[in-house]
Amino acid sequence: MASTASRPGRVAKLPPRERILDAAEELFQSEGILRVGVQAIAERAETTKAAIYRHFETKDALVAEWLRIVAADYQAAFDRVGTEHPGRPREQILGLARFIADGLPTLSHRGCPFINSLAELPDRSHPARQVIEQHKARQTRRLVALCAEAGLDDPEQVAAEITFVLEGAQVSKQNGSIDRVGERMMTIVESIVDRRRAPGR
Amino acid sequence: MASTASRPGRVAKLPPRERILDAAEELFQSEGILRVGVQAIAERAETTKAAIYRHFETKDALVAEWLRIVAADYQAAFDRVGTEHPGRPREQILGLARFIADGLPTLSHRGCPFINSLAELPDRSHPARQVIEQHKARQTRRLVALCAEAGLDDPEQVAAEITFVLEGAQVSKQNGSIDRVGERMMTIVESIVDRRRAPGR
DNA sequence: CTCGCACGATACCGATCGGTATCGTGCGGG
DNA sequence: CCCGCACGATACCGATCGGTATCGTGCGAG
Repeated sequence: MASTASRPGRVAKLPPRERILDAAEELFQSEGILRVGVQAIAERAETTKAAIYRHFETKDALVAEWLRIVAADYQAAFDRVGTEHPGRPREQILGLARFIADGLPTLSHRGCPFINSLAELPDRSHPARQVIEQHKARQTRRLVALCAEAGLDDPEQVAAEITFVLEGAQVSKQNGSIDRVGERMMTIVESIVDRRRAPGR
Repeated sequence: MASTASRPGRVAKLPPRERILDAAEELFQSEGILRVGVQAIAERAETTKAAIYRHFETKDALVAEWLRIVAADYQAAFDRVGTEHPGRPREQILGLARFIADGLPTLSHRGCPFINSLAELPDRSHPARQVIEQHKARQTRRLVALCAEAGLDDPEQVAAEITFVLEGAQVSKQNGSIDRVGERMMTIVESIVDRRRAPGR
């Protein structure tokens, strides 16, 4: 037993790169990108700055990699609702909304990583910006396709409306100005998706 | 001529405190709070760090004061649409939406100051956080009152929906995933405000 | 006229930032 | 068996951070 596992001191310790990404995830999400130093990440990952710079060229590259993972998780959730409700675009849209609504309590007082990162990284040349913009663009494309498939007329407009509601709900959750955000958000998305349908076929 | 004006070198120079707040406004909005140092603010305000700390206890206090001004501007706009359309809550809501839609191109690639500041200031004890939360809470209260006055049923829910759309539109404008954001936003708000009305009265 | 004080300039403080260099050590693959 | 290399630890780098202290100067109010 414990043959291949490199003698974990107490619990199985992941390889340094994973630990670094996990630590970065937690710290970036809870305290923000700019307020978290590389040293702090190293300590939480139970490693050192040197090790971090062995795996990532710069801090910016680490930030970009973190967001790439978050984006991949979102896309995976999108895929999952697709396979769970094949051929049922309405349920897929609601599933996506549900996924975000369920995440609201977890994000708690800190909001959506993409929205926050955009605020923290004003310069468009930052590597993480490209990750965010590509993710958002892809998300929009998929949502438009779903709206079209659902027979909603003006799919771009409906997709925009849904996007506004999802993003706005996350922001409102963060600043605490509205109660029962997830519940309200789901109600709105349901009403949008059930509202209008194109007459033809 | 030029009797009371303290001999302006070229153009009328505002008093230091105003120049500092103007400089902070521009820099915070375009580059973010954390990325802008006090020294940079002093240079753009054509003064020095010492002068800044003569007028503001800390940088955090300056940030809070800046947001207080921005919030006051928003409230003033809210008041203005109220006086422009007295007794016409529907037009007041649309006027508020129009105010935000018109501001979208100005905010350009940087988004709403409140949303961005929330992302940059995670700790709830920060003085600026209270300014933001009070502003948002007041904004929500006024919007709920307007929705009720407009005869819309479930005013809290409708106000929440409008809030989500307004906030989400600003975020989407920032990340560029959706085109014609202002136009789409106005269309949505109009449809919300014209949708349901309470049967009574 | 003169005094006080806000002002602008400058230098400085300790802390922390992102990033690099240099060690010794211990595990895994040839 | 043994060698290479990733690892962890530590010290260090220049730059910049928020904030303070100390000047001289010049304008406005008494």
